[in-house]
Parts: sequence; C-alpha cells; structure tokens
Amino acid sequence: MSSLQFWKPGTVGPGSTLDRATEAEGSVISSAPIGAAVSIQAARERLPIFKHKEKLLYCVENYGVTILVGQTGCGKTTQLPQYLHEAGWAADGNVIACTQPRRVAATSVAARVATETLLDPLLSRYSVVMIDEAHERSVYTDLMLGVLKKIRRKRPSLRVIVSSATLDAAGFLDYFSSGNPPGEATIVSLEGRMYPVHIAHLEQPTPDYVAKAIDVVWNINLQRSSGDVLVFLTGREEIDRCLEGLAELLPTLPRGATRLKLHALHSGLPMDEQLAAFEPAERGFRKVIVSTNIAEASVTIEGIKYVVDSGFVKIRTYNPTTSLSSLSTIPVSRASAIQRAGRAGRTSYGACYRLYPASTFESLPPTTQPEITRTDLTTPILQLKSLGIDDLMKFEWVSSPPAEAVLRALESLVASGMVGEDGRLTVIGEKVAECPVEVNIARMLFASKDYQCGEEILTIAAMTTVQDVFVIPDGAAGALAELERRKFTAEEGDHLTLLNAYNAFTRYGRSSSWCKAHALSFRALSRAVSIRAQLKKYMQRFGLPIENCQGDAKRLRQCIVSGYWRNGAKWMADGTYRSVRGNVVLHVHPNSVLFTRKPRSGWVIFHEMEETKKTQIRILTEIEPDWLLEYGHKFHDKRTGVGVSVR
DNA sequence: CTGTCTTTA
Repeated sequence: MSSLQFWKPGTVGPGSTLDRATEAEGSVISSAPIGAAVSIQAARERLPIFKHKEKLLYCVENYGVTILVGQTGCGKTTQLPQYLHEAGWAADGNVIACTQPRRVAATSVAARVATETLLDPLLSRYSVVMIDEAHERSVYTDLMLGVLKKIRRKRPSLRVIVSSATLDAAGFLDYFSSGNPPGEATIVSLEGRMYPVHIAHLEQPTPDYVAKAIDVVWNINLQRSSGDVLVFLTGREEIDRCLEGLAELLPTLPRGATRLKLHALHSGLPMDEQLAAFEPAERGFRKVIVSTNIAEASVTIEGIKYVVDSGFVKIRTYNPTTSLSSLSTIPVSRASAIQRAGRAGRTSYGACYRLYPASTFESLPPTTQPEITRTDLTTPILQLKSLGIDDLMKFEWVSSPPAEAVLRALESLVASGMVGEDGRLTVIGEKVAECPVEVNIARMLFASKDYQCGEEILTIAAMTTVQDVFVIPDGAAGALAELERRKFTAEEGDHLTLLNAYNAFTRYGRSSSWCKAHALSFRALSRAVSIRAQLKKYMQRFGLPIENCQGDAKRLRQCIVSGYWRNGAKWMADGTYRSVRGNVVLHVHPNSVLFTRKPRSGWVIFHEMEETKKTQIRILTEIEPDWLLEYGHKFHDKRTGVGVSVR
C-alpha cells in the first residue's frame, strides 16, 4: 500500500523506515515519525544526497520525471522534499507531495485525489509528486504512476520523482519515456551509505535449508568475529523449527565461546516479542534473529553483521478465474536477495551466506512479480474509476495485470452494483470507492440500514478486517486457549463469535492482560477498535443509522449475506462443503467454530477462501439457503451461464 | 488441524 503523505514544507518530511533507521538513533520498528534530529544542518550536509543537491534540482527543473536511484539511508526521503521547498517548488500555494508504502494507505489517496480530481483533474495544486520506494511495486504505487503519467500529458508543469532501487530504474525510465517526446525522464544516481558485504554461496543445493541455516549460524558463532546474525526464512513454522534446533545445540557450546541470544521475528508475534528482537544483546552474547520477509524492507535492525538467506519467500497470488488466492513459497528475486544481503552492511562491513549455489542466484528472476499482476483488482479498479479513468483499455499500466483479472473485477463490480452496464460508477459505487474497506464489507455496511443492525455490523466489519484475533499457542497452552475461545463461541458461527469477543474486550477495559488471560490478541482487538471508529465516521457521513439489532441474530446474518452472498456453501456428509458458485470442494479452516460442527441448516456463508494444500474457507456463519436466492437472482454469470442456484 | 506482508485524509 502506498499513499500521499502531505506535510508542511520546512518541517521534517516523512522518512521511510529504512532511511529513518540510519538517521535516527536506536532501533526503529514502528512507522511513527521521528523527531527533528535530521534538521540539524551539519547532519544534513553529511548525508550522501547533499553532494547531489544541485544536480537533483537541475533534473527536477528540466525533466518531467526524475528517477532517483539511491541506496537506503542516503537521505533522499527526508532531504529531497526540503531541497525542493528551499528551491521554491512550494511557493505560491503549491504543494509537494510524497507517497510511501506502509504509511497512510491508498484509498485515502484515491479518495483524496478523487475529491480534488473531480474538481481538479490535473492536480494543479501540486508542483511535485514523489513516489517513494517505487521498486517495491505495491498496487498503489503502480496505480499512482499510471495516473501521474496520464496527468503529465495534460499538464507538463507537474514534476514527478520516482525513488527506486538500481535494478528497477531502467524499467521506470522506459515506462515514462514510452509515447512521450525525448527528455521526458532521466535517472539520477546517489551513492549509498553501505559497507561492503562479502557474499558466500553453497557449493551444492541443500535439501533442507532450515537445517542448513542452523548449521551456518552455529559456525558463524564459532568462527566469526562479533556481530549479530539475521536469518531469512519463510514463515512461523520454519522459524520455530530453526530456533528449536539452535536451542538444542546450546548445551554443546564450547567453554569460552560467545553465547547466543535467540529471537523470532514475524508479524504474528505479540508486539513485546517483536520489540525484543530489536534490543541489543547483553555483553558476551551474540544476537540471532530468525525472521520472515518482515526484516527485508519493513523494519531495520541495527548491528546486523551476518545475514543467512534461505533464498525463499512466501508470496500471495490470486487466480481470477477461480477467485482463489494462495500463499506459496517461491525462490526470491535477485533484487530481494541483494536487499537481504544489504542488511549485513548497514553499520560496518558484513557477510551474507546464501543457502543455495551461485548458479542458482544467476537463474533467479531479476525482480519480484509486481503485486498488481497477482491480486484481486476489484478495489483498485473501483478506485481508478473514481479517479475518472473509465476506459481501462487506454490506461497505461507499469505492468499490465492479466486481462482475465481486469475482466473479472469489472464483472464483480457490475454484479455488486458499483458499476453500471455503461461501465461508469453508480451512485453507491462512488460512495463505496471512498470507503477504506473491500467492496463486500462496504455493501454490508450500506445494507445494515435495511436490517437495523448498523452497530453490530460495524463491529463485524472491523473484526473480519483484522487478522489473528484468537491466539493459538503450541502444546498445552493451545488446549487452554481453545477453552478460552469457547467462552465467546456463538452457535451461529464465526462472525458472531468475533462480535462477542469484541464486545467482551470493550466491556472489560480493553487491557492487554485481559487479552492474555483469554487467548485474544490485544493488538488485533485494538486495531479493530480503531478501524471500527473510522468506519463509523463513514457511516455517519453517508447518513446510515447505527442501530442495535436488539439481540436479533437473524437480521445480522441476513445483513452479512447482503455482502457475501456469492460466498455460499453447502455442508456435505464428509464434513467438507461445496461452493454454491462452481461446486468446489471446500475445507473449513481449523480456527472456525464450525470446524467440527454441522450447521443445522446445512448452509453457510464464508468471509474468504484460500488455497493451501486444500481449499480452505475462513470465518463462517450458518444461513438459510433462501437468503442466498434473494441476492442471487440479481446476478447471473455471463461467462459461465451459471447463476446462483441452491440445490 | 492453523498466520508472508501491509492496512485508509
């Protein structure tokens, strides 16, 4: 996700996590803005970008698009906007904007730009728009680049700055040059602030990179000078296995050898455990952090001297034909492998041990497939339409998504009434485009007026948006957690169970200790509270009443169906389900309260499905089959000729 | 029999 972040020129700009980590003291994990340390003149002039100031300003003056290649930590994010401000780009009421991944997110951009654009399609208030970390290629940086290219055709005075990693710069140059006169775009390179990193590869491929990682970490500790170790694996299960393996070796550590402090790092951990990985190790200890991709770009850990890279990553892909998303483990790109290695060279020279042969590195794809080519496009296309881009055939994608994905997204927008047969946004489509949630949730919120259950639907919307509400510890604690969870269980299914958990959380003081005692995630619930508050504002803005359902769970379930009627499924005697659309075999996620129970009616609706080894459905609620027909008859799939039928 | 990442003026 990416966004426009607006700030007053002359104040400290929004640094990226990466830039900030070198410019601020200590560890940085959150995306909270730092203080004003960087405004000290001497510190500013020490940054590598300072030497390039004149050149940069020359390029912005003379080229429409400046592609800025700079290593993380060179100061581009914090300094460039100030240079532009000093050079007068913010004079006469002009605005310099900067967008970033992992910041205020995208709908707000679309919505904000949309509100202005509908009145001011050429963004004439903006003199310069900077897209930061563009090489990460999030859906919204890609959309913004496309929109900016279009705007520049109509208003050449707009300046665009695209900050990028080395490998991707030529691609951005081609993109902005194509179809434009010469001199449209240029590349500026800034020197980084990196120390050399020695790269080592295995001679032979390994059949078990977790075992190999344990081996390599152990040998680094015995044979290499002091400095912390960062290991890249793909997920929680691997991380736990690696840490267990290392823990088993600890008693064999020779007398006098450096001792090890072991840490896991992945997004599923409670915040205090995540923060622990950022604490410096005690004297006489070497810190080993075994991490997912979270440490590749999202957070920076100081003091890493050794990186161990499995060469794999988990990535989400989406199949528009089956509407199935899946999480698969694939080899990383060369760009990722280089980025991971770079984590060893931030404070001194370092070393990276790749758990695969050099020949494998050469055969890796140069970059990761951009997210826009492997995601559900329903929301992105709704947002493009809200920006007035109705003719998607003419939109210049940085990377084109599959035609099938565009088509399916349009179909689903038409089916849900967001887009009319003429291809333009409907009245409700315009409103939903402003809502920071997926279309199905927004439909549910709008329908709550008819079912008089806005208060509860708001909570359900927020709770289905956050993840991992119920904590599942291993072993005996897991069984205990299961007992705790039963206290919230609703007969009707997971949506109401989530509602119960939320209500209990707010009733009992929103405390972290209460969550711990009831096997709930404090982080997830706190997030749900804040999302709910935001959604409530949207409902009030659209004049939707926030009524209590007075304990009528049937109304609530019918309202959920209004958003999710395409996700109906029928129970089978073997405990699996069949999807109403497509008759696909579905397995209930083990986290569901309906995992071991047959729904009385034999029918459910589900929030989402995902392909793992099997096709799994998550967040289920029991429904009556005729509730599906009520919505289903309005929708007939033109491609397959299959409507929603309930047999 | 189970969570890569991110997450909306």
